Amino acid sequence: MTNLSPKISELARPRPPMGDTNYLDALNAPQREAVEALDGPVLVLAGAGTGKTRVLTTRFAHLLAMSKARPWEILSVTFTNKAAREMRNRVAALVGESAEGIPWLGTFHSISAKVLRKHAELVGLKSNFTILDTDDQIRLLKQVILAENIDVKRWTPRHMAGLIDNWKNRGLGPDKISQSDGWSFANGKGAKVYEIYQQRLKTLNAVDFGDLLLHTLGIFLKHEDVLAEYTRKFKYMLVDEYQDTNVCQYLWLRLLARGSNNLCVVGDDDQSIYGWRGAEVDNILRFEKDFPGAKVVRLEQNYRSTGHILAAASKLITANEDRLGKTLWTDEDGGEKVKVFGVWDGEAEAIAAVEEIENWYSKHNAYADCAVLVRASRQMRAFEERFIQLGLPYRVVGGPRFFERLEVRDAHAYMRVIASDADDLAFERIVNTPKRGIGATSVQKLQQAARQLDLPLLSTARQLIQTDEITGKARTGLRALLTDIDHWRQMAETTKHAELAELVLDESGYTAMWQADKSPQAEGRLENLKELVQAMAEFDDLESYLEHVALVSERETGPSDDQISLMTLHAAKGLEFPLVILPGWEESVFPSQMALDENGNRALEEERRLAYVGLTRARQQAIIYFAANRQIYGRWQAVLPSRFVDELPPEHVEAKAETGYYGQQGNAGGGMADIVSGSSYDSPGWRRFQASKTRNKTIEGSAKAVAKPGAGGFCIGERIFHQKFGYGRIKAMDGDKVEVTFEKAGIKKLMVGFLEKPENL
DNA sequence: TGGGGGCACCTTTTT
DNA sequence: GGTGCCCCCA
Repeated sequence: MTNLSPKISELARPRPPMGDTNYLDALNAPQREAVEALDGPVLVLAGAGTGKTRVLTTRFAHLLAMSKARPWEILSVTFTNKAAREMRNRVAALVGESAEGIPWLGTFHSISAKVLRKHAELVGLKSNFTILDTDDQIRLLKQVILAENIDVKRWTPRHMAGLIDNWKNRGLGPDKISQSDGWSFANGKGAKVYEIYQQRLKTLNAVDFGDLLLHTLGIFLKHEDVLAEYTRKFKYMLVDEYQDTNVCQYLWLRLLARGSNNLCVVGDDDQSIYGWRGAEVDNILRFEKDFPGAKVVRLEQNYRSTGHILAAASKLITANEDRLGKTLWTDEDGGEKVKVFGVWDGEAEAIAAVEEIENWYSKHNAYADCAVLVRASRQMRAFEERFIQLGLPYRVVGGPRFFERLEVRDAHAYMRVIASDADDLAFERIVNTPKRGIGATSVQKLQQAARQLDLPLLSTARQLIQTDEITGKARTGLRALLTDIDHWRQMAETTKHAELAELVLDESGYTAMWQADKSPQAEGRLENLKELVQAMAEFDDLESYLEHVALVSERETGPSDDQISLMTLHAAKGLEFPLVILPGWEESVFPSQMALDENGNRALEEERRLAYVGLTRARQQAIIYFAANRQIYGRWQAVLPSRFVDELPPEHVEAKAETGYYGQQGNAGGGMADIVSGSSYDSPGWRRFQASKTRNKTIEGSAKAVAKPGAGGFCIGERIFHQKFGYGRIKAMDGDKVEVTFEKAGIKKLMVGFLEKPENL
């Protein structure tokens, strides 16, 4: 195991400026070039681990030091709050500026929200508009779709939400939807639903995520004077992760850059992994054409990974055609080769991988060094089970989001109702939670009346309880709720928002509802409510808290213990770990069959970029696993090693052929076999195992046994798996006949099979 | 109104 | 295989 030299790891850390421009000394030549090319458009192609953030932050500092701009004249955009936070901290440390003195550093969405709040009236909103989350968005869409008499089962709100997101990502308002686009939903009603939805949002004084950008773009396009205000303001612009921008963001940036033309974008076309969310790799591929005279700087020296890992990743990515091309290199030659292990199934994979982690721990004493990066979250379960079984500390990164939990959203809804009469979505959410006898029928009556009166639900409810339209339990319940709301609003005048929240949850009976709940989750929910109150207390007032919640979906995690990280490949972008475990490198799992079906070669290239991202997270060791059998949605499937495995350069890879599925030529592993009745499998190099009898019964169809050439065939004692009978072992062989006993769950079956002469051996 | 049964779905998800 | 959703029934 080669450790990275201290010199290298030190380079990756920011240094405070020593004098005027001493911070430049910490840069290598291309980094410095990227920092010093101050005027005009600049494209920085920053490969993985080449010091991208360092360039961005140093450039910011340099602009100040050269008196090119003041901190508030620089627009710096990132995609994630985490990236924004890191950049803010590093810039602040570098220039000694307080973090508050950098007002225009943030995510696309937070900066757009800021602009939109200022000019809300230009798009028919009030500046205190609510930002809806996905759940609200879908509930609202469902109402619209139902009202249009569209079959919600066939045309789901989720589907429509996806289409709308897509349109918004492309900068298309309801008026810009082409005939063909609109047709993709409910026989041509898509555009209409979109239009009504936008209308409803306006009435509710609300926007969804996409609107933050789309409305701002619309304002820039329609109001020259407003645009001019910002193009004058922003003398320089810095954009992080440019490969992830969508069309709307691109247009937004382009308009703003019209003033100064000082747009510097940093990105890596090889790390574009959000195409399915509207990111256009094309934006970065096209930059030089879009911004004539742009200076292009390539950062190719990698400070993160050892030579073998970097070489393996670099070779892999060359299989992609749509790329600008970079040649990453490192001073750190050697290190450990990338390991590729073939294993039996998901369980074996978790066992083997966790063994490697324990092995690492025994040498380095740090679980936090280790990360398991999976393609899909369902792969996490096997690992979690193993971690728990062995009592190893781990954390799931990017798991279920705190602010998206049911109880947290309910609590927010109460606060939103108190804050605003107009928030129908929040009102609907809490009107009968906890149960107040206000059932679906009553809510429907309310909605109907609200539409007639053209009033929000809450105001309508006030009127309706005066009449006889709602009776009995519902009327009593509604009256009590309205009285409570009035009372809470009064309290809000004098009570801090966090205390108010506690009081509201108590008095509304919401807390009591969960206390009475005997299900195992209830306790966790109560804890989350407590944490919620704490989170609220960290903000000055309710508005700033709700803004934070809307734009920052994750509760900030404090300093973490020494834990193994378990996450998806997507969540791992921007992170690095000494040891990276990459399980599930099998065709159909990774690359994901679903992605391939949907988007063909484009998707394949994106999957490959994902593989590239995964490998380049590793500093010292990367271990890839693939299984021969994978349970997908409860069905056993025999699977082949991912094509990405084959694309790795053999000289940088160490393959273990312990299962006989994979390995260098001539490596004779034991060769496990898989027998799956009823399916045929004719991939070259794989042999069929024709199973004919189980005791006296014949197994229908052909079964197969798999072993790669060179694996040496079956042997006595070898493990066999059968879909129906589970694990078994070869007990005896006689010529082509193989006797197998199945031991699982009391089944003792004897199978006799015939081994076909393999064509390819 | 709530609960149980049947059924369709199933990737990634910075904001 | 597990979950979430809808519908129907008591």
